[in-house]
Amino acid sequence: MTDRYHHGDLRRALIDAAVEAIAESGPSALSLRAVAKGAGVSHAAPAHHFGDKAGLLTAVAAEGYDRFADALDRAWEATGDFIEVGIAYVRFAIDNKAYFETMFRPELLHEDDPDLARAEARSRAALIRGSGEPKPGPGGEMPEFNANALGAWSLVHGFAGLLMAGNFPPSVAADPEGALREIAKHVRFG
Amino acid sequence: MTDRYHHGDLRRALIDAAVEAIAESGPSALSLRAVAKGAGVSHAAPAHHFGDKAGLLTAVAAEGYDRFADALDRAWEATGDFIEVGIAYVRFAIDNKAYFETMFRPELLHEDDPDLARAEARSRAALIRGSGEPKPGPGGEMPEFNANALGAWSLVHGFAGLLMAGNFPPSVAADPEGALREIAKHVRFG
DNA sequence: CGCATAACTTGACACTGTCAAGACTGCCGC
DNA sequence: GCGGCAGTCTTGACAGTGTCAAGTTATGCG
Repeated sequence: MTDRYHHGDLRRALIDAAVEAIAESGPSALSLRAVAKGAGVSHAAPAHHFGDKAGLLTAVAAEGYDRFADALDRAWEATGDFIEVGIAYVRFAIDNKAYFETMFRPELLHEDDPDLARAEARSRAALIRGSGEPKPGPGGEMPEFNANALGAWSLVHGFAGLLMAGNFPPSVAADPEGALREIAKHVRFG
Repeated sequence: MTDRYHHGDLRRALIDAAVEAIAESGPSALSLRAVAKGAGVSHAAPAHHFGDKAGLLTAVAAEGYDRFADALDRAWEATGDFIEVGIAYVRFAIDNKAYFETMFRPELLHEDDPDLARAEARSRAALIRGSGEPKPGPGGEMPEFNANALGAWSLVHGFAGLLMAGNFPPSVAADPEGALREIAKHVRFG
């Protein structure tokens, strides 16, 4: 199973190897050849499945958005509290650094990829749901973000970004979830 | 002045060329050789001034932090309103996309560079001042961010990041400053 | 004027992503 | 059972990249 010519599920193996590499040195430093070596195949094998380096990163981002949507949905359904959705947002960024960093780097992706668009839409929907906004209207149209949801989204996204870029003081970096809950106590929307 | 062996101010010219290139395709796609060609020098000239590719990006980031601190200070001194400092934060990100994107990508920089650290500290100080926090105490120690300042910082930073990554609906992207002011009306700190 | 030193160039190296061409394998219809 | 075919992966090549070592040129200082 390991060394046959047809790998079996090379696509899966390449994505896993890519995620691992991204976790270590970021998405922009990803080397296709290193990923291929990590999966035990020749240097040009990834191109066959993803076409491109951007194609591989797009696959990673799409998978990331799917997992992200799952995490947000879970948090909302477990608690019904939009604060907990915000916590889940930041927790996902911490626990899935590689996915998160890839997702929000559009210049490295194929933004027109249908899989990516679908997964992005799932995340957006989960976010709208989790921010307590009205569901899609009878015509099926998605509601625009209102100012509250936009502010909350910006807050958790910025918190995650600053945290991961190392811009917070050590006390915050040591217990990010606690810090975020503290912020939530002091900030009121509406 | 243009084609002599000693350029005169090659360092300046290289940074300018780098900023221009970053503005077009992001900091991770920067090519030292392209920058050198843009400045009209040989491909190895940049290494002499910056040592490294990361060294050039570090110089760009340091300059960015300095300009950023200036912008925040100007906003605070002109208005004394911490909301206007937040607006200035986002406006800087929009108007100086290349600098801003480079500043918050630590994996591309030499984080131990003293110039970078100094400029970062300036920005941090401007941010603390602009968030209405107490000045450094008599011992000279810097105050920690409290929950309000941390929340406001996260909010404007996340807003800028999501805006520049293209994650906002068109109505927001068309008038980001208006959208941010709308958010500010609905969010209360304290 | 001469020389040390800084500024820049030249050439080379290993590495990268991408492409074209070929080799191998499993499967489907006969 | 068997032939061919489509999909999977490999091999080899190419231009481009960052970095290093050695050489060339200019500037400023004694």
